[in-house]
Amino acid sequence: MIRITKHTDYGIVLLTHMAADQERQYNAPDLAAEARLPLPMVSKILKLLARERLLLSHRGVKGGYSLARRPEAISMAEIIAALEGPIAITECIDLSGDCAHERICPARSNWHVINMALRSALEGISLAEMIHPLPPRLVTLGRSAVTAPASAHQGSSGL
Amino acid sequence: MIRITKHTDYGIVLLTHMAADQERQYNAPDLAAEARLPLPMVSKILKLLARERLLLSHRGVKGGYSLARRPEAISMAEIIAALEGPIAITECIDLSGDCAHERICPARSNWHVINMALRSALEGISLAEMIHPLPPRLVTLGRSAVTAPASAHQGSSGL
DNA sequence: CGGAATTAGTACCGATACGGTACTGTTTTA
DNA sequence: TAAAACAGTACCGTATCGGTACTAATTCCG
Repeated sequence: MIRITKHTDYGIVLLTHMAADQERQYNAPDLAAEARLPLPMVSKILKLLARERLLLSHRGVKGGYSLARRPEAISMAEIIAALEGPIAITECIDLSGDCAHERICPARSNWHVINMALRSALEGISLAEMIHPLPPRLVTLGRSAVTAPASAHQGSSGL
Repeated sequence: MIRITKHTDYGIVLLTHMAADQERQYNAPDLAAEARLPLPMVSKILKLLARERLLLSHRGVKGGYSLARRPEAISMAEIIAALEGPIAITECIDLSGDCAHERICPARSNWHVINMALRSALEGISLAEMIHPLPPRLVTLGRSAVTAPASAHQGSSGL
């Protein structure tokens, strides 16, 4: 199981919610109530997203948050990067040089192969698509071509 | 930062190491020494990989582990799935039904869009490619086509 | 002009689970 | 039969995540 923090989980939920009515300005208490998420968390996350320029904030009595861009122009990669930092799957990436294994470990120097693939995948999904999933898409990576079946809309279960 | 456990990190390091000499039978102490990883961890991880049929184990004095398949036939998706369970990015996937937000949350029902994309990306990378990265590849996801630059072999830094 | 509503920032705490270790059992070779 | 290696399980300390509280700054409106 690949893990992201709950902040990111909640963040995507909130952004998806906001994408439904793009023009509306949402304040933290209302959003928390509508998404059934704890207010303090929602507040914290919205602040982060605003700081990262994914949301516009308006202070004052009639203040609130609104999407900074159209949902089609916001990728999952951006959202995750905003809430968790650079998209990389392990730690030996950002601190280049202090990894004691770098010399002898053939894998370490190729971690970015995986990271690139993940980032590309996440860049290919827009916030808009989280509301209206696209029909089956052709995924071409490396040598193999994999057809990802259409999203089932409800039939979650495991994968 | 998307996180995997260190078990998985180490596991990929070890498998990459073993892929270098595919026929050789490695025992845990030697592998630990060569990869400069703590023996107890290595031991634990190898056991897991053997149980998941990615490695063949041979007991006894001259025992050890060897790859169960050719490195080209082992995908990153399999490795990660073996060490961390099903590849999914959040928890509300495997326990279908007990998520209180499922009804009202438009994002939750579409998480698998992301999970599919990640899994496809990881399925497209073989263990062999971790040693000899492929030239630039065309990644096609959704509407956008992103060309992933060739791996830099050493110039890690962040992404 | 002042009070209320809302965002902005920071500091703090508890619990989960990850990372790591130890111990015992089983199998095989010499 | 003894040694070497894999197999399984149980255990613990601690880092980090999840969550809360408090204060400051900003804007609207009566």
